Amino acid sequence: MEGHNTKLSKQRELVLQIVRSTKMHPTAEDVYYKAKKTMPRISMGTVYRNLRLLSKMGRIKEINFPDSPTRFDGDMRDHYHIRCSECGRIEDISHFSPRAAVDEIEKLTMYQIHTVHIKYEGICPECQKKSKIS
Amino acid sequence: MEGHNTKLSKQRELVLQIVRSTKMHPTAEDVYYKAKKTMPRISMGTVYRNLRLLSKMGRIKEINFPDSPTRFDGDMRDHYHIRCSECGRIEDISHFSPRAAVDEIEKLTMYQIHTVHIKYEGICPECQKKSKIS
DNA sequence: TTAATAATAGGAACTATTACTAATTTACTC
DNA sequence: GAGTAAATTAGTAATAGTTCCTATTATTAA
Ligand SMILES: [Mn+2]
Ligand SMILES: [Mn+2]
Ligand SMILES: [Zn+2]
Ligand SMILES: [Zn+2]
Repeated sequence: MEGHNTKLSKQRELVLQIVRSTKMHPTAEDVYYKAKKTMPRISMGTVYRNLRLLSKMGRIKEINFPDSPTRFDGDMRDHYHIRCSECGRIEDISHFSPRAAVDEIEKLTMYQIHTVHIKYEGICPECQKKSKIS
Repeated sequence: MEGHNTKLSKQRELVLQIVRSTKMHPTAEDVYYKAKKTMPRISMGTVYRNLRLLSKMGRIKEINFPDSPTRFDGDMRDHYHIRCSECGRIEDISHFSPRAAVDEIEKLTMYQIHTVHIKYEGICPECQKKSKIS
């Protein structure tokens, strides 16, 4: 009913609901401890598996900053994130385009921005050829 | 002579030279195996320690893409990176500003871009207050 | 040279995450 | 509701990447 070979377990529902119901961008560990309040016997493995699955299903998003565990976001609207390098909090930047200048973001968020990470991912010309052949 | 409390060891020099002398954006493991050819007794710990140190000293840069080990870049000129999601290679995008549009990059690199990561890091208003006090 | 201190090799420890497996749960079908 | 196959689970072991620890060695300044 959800996707292809996915049965809807209580655990999966709970994990989704937890990630959706917060703006804190929780880690897997955060989700685990919240889930335990409702389902004391839920396991870490289950939390990780469902987070990964929900992410592949496009129901939640993963947020990766260097040197810190992956965080999850139940807000699927198009937005970017800003992290405080002191306290580690992650906040939303609503609907910002790649063109946005750093000083505009500083004004909006009141952050003192010192680092901008921009990364592109795609298929290289060589791999494009390969997939045409196969 | 280098930084604050840094003595210039043979190992440190070698690690720096290896990272500087390639455009492959090597992992710590890559650097380790290259280093072993010159210094067969060098240890992983030494490689990691020096990569971290050189990075803090501003002599090399770290590149973090999700789900893959950290890579290092001896090219300190301002530039971004693009990764192929098929083969994992990382290439330079010479001197590109954040304003650059994706289709411009596609034309330049011949990649089929499907993901853009933009991340900002800075100090949040709360932490700015804290550091004023202390 | 010597003394002080930083760096090293080697290995243990750590952290986040994934993999394994027997038991359980879910979704179908009757 | 019972029967069945497949997916999911809890619990635990394993993994990868990286950092930490400690006794020994190298570097630097005097
Ligand atoms: Mn968000
Ligand atoms: Mn580069
Ligand atoms: Zn902060
Ligand atoms: Zn490729």
